[in-house]
Amino acid sequence: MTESLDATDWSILIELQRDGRLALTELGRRVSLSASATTERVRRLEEAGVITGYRADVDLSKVGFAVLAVVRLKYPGNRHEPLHHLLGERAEILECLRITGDDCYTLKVAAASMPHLESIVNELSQFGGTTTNVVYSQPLRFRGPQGPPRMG
Amino acid sequence: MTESLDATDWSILIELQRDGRLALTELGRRVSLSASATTERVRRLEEAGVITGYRADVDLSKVGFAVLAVVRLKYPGNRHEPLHHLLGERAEILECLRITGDDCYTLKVAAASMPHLESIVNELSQFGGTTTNVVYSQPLRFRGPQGPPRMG
DNA sequence: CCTGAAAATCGCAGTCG
DNA sequence: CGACTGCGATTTTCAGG
Repeated sequence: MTESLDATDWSILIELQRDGRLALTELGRRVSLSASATTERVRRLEEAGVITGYRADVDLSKVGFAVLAVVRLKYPGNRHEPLHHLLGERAEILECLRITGDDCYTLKVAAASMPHLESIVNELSQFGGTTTNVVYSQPLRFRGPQGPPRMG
Repeated sequence: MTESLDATDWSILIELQRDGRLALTELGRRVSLSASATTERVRRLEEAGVITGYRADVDLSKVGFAVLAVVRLKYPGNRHEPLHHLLGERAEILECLRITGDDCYTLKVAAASMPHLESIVNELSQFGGTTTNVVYSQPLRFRGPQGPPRMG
């Protein structure tokens, strides 16, 4: 499952996580490799599934979603299809994790307003009990791994 | 705060969120615009802060982090600097949201193993009570907004 | 927003250590 | 086998309409 990555691979991953649009030429410059060697490394990382994709990061508040919330969902039974279907329908649901503990799922939800959030939580309530926390701020926006684990 | 985006802007955002490395000329093809017009649109979206950056997506399990967990932290008082300092130190903390409710923060933590996770949770416990849920699976990995809010 | 040119980059050969 | 060089095709960038 785990790939063996050397220091150069990690440098590449860190640079591409910071700027996913870096030209391979410039990336090679930063990790002290030629363009072709860099291309080959990146291709292998993609092939191995270490890099799963590249994506632009969009500021939610700038595109009309003023409210971000974390909703925990207590989901009785094990018929999960209806929820999975809703994930595809409601684009306001940005993320869904199945977790251990009393609450089976935590979801991240974006809404234009509190009434909007209320309507989404109402939809989710049909599946089970919900606990909603609105996000004040993000002291740390999502970042990827910055190096190999130092403990294992 | 909110920018006014037309349908073409949204097409661009959706394409770049799906593949952040799309060439501008190919992107233009998909949204029916010339390369230079596309470049200008993208530049404006970046300038306005709608697109905050581009990043490669890395598979955590492939680089040695077998365990992902959500940790909620009950943080008494309002001296937040020590926690913010830890966010910079511990690269295993991938995300941190300040939220309403009993628990002041939710954090996403990556670890190589359960003992590793335990040591990080121990570090966090110095700040206040913690509630940890391990992630089984991600029915929906993070995605960005797919269009303007339909309610608001 | 489009066209069209120069500069940089990409992708693919072949070659070396 | 992994990394470097050279060349044609594509992309990026910037001028002007």
